[in-house]
Amino acid sequence: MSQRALQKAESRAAILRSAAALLREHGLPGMSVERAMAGAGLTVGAFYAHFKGKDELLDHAFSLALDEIGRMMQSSAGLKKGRAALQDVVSTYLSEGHRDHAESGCPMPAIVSSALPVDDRSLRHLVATGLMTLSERLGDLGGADITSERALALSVVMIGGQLIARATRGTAISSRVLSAARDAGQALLRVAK
Amino acid sequence: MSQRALQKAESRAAILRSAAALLREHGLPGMSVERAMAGAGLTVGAFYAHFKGKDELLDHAFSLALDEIGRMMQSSAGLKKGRAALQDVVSTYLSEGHRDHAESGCPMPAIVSSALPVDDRSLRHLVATGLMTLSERLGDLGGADITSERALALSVVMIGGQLIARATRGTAISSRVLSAARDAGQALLRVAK
DNA sequence: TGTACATCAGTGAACGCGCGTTCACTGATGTAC
DNA sequence: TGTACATCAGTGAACGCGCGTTCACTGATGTAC
Repeated sequence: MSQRALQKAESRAAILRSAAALLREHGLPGMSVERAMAGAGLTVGAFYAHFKGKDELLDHAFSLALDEIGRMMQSSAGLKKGRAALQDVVSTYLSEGHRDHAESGCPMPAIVSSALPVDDRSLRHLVATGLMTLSERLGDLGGADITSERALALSVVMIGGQLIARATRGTAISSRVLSAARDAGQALLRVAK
Repeated sequence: MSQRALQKAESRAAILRSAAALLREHGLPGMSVERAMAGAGLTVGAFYAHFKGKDELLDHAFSLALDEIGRMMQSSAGLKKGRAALQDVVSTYLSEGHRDHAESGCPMPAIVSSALPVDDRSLRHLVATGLMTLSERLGDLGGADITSERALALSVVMIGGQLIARATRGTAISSRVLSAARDAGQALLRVAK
């Protein structure tokens, strides 16, 4: 790989990292091309040498973030399996830490919130794909202890809880939302499968 | 009341109805001043004779919509009380009908999704207020059958479920999301209080 | 009752702003001889 | 190895667009006499 090609690849990776952080913290409207480029130490003009347009950036930044949260879920489950693993994942996902460091967490709350207002088929498919991916990972961790429908319900509680906790961040109710959502998750696991 | 004042009051009400519908269906970004005015049969310029600015419109449109969903919850509970009332409310709230007619439903999914990306304290307080209102109404309907924390958990499941179902509308998973969220709601009610 | 004037709900053009995207250009890197 | 040319990652100004907001204006409604 030539030095020029190497530099380009590094730039692309930096743009993706920057865009993924913006997407998770500020949603799609916050992930402007200019800000994503600035975060990578570049200017707008160079963007189109790396991506066809904003849609392509979104696709790649989103799956980068999805991969990261998958690894984080694995690590919070540790060596556990089944219900015990899911309990840990739910607690971590619905923690204050995850709420307050959205930029390095799960991209689902942000993408869900961005997909709601607009009438964009490809964005909704992105959300659906992400939801199924997350849900399948929970199913894998839960093994025989959870059905695929219950894994989906758990995903909804996790994403929805985190979304509402973030939308109320800074108010007294935000931490109660997280705790209530953990409660709902535990209720699902108690009666699970 | 003079004819002129009467006409102004009617215009104001029309603007609010139009804005509330836009807010619920397309979120805050979709509730543009121009569109809200057009929906009331007026043009932009007249807007500032009715409201100080967009923020004031949002406040009033949001509480109008909150009142409406409160009445709808009452009517779907009918004469029932306690757990049975809550079961009916959860089913109605997490129905395909509510998903597909957002413009006349609950404003919480839309406002939550709009509050996430931005760093706006007053918007977050609006969300917190709406959440507490909804949650208290569920508490009132549930009576002795539900604690206030469980009512909050139920609100989170309802709003989150509807949000994710709408964000995936048109894809295969959307109805499964509603069904999974209803399941989570029932799990909460089964172990409730 | 009729006329002259005042009020004010609503119009429509203009403003600055941030957005995604385009494009002529620059200058360091790579290649040919 | 040195020189002349080609390539191309990145720059920065410009574009049209929709946004919230402002403002000079219009014309129907209300008031005074």
